[in-house]
Amino acid sequence: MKAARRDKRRDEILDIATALLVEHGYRDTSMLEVARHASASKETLYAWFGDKHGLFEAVIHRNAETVQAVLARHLKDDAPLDVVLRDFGRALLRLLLGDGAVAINRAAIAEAQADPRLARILSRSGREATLPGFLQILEASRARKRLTFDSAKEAAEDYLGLLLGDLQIRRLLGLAPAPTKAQIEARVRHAAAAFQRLYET
Amino acid sequence: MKAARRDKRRDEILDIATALLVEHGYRDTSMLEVARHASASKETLYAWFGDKHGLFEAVIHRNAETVQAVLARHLKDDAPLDVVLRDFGRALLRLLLGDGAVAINRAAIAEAQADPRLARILSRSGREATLPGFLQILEASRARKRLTFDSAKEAAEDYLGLLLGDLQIRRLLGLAPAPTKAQIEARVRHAAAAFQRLYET
DNA sequence: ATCCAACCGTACTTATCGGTACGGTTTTTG
DNA sequence: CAAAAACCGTACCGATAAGTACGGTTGGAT
Repeated sequence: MKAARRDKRRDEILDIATALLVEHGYRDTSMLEVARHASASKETLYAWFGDKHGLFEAVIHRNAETVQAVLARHLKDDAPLDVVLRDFGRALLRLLLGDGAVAINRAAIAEAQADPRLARILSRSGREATLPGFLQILEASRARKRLTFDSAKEAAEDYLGLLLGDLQIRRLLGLAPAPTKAQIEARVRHAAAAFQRLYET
Repeated sequence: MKAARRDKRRDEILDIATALLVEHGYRDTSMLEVARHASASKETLYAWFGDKHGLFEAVIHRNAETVQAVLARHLKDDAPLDVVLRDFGRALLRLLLGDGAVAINRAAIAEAQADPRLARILSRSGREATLPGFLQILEASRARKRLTFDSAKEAAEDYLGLLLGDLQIRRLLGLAPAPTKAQIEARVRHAAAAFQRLYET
């Protein structure tokens, strides 16, 4: 198989695995089901991804890459702070509370005890890849005397907390639907305003 | 079986189910394993609890009752607000980030798609049972002109967010250990101070 | 055109586990 | 003390799914 076509095929399989994950959850998505929907054979899935965990590691990794790319795009440190806060927050909420991310996080949490691989890759390519950029923005603002804080990590965590509240948990538990654009906008405004009241000079 | 001894036996079984849940997670805790550790028969488990979900519903329900009792104890509206904030926050962090609660939340999240029963009971007997008391405290403080806010729910969610940050998610993912007493104390102080800066008159 | 590697579909193996049945034993009750 | 109910341990049933094997087929490389 040509390299280009092979990559496209891989993406196709990961798309299908993602869709099934969102629909049925990790445990109730069987390898046979993925293979059937993709018109692939189980043997190919195992040859390409090793095992079931490997397949969904790939799903998570690809998803996290796009998340990271989107978030990084909103971390321009030449924009005014309040704009960055809102843009970043909006993107974060959209990406963290959507059905795809919720399904992925559920899978990682469900398997966390038996096998930490999913959780580790989610963290590495998600939080750990994004947070440094945000911290940098905060510290740049502090250098410009726009913000005051002792610990940038603490400040960043406060912003995340204000942004998410307990909504992410409620999403994971299936107790809240995905927020609308308007709800996201309201949360972002509220969180950014609160953050600025806490930390602006 | 006498009623008293039966209740004791029931608690015994729930203790064992809880311990196994913490150790192995929901999916990897079999009914046979619970029965063996409890020196009970599977038939008895099914007679008492209906099915596997029923057993762990009972686990969650009992746990949530004690959580609720502990939290309610810290919601005295005659104490100074900062004391209530810290006492309540401390109890909440201890109860929400401990190994037992983490295991329970993992189970509810893992099963949320296939069967929302665990999540519903966790919410009903947890958040929905506790939040009203906290809201009442906040509104009493507003009536006494100590706090200013439009929506008590929003203010309460801000406090939860500041308290937890993304630590609960990281706990669920197995990326962070249970916090020490000192760490809990630090978080509580920080969150309460921030909340007061945001909302005190 | 031919060869060879990759791939598809299906069947098979193996193991686990939820839920049920049953014979023997303990505990409660009348 | 005797009848009855509850309970224990084990065995059994049915379903499911991860992972493997294999024959037939496609499609790119020489």
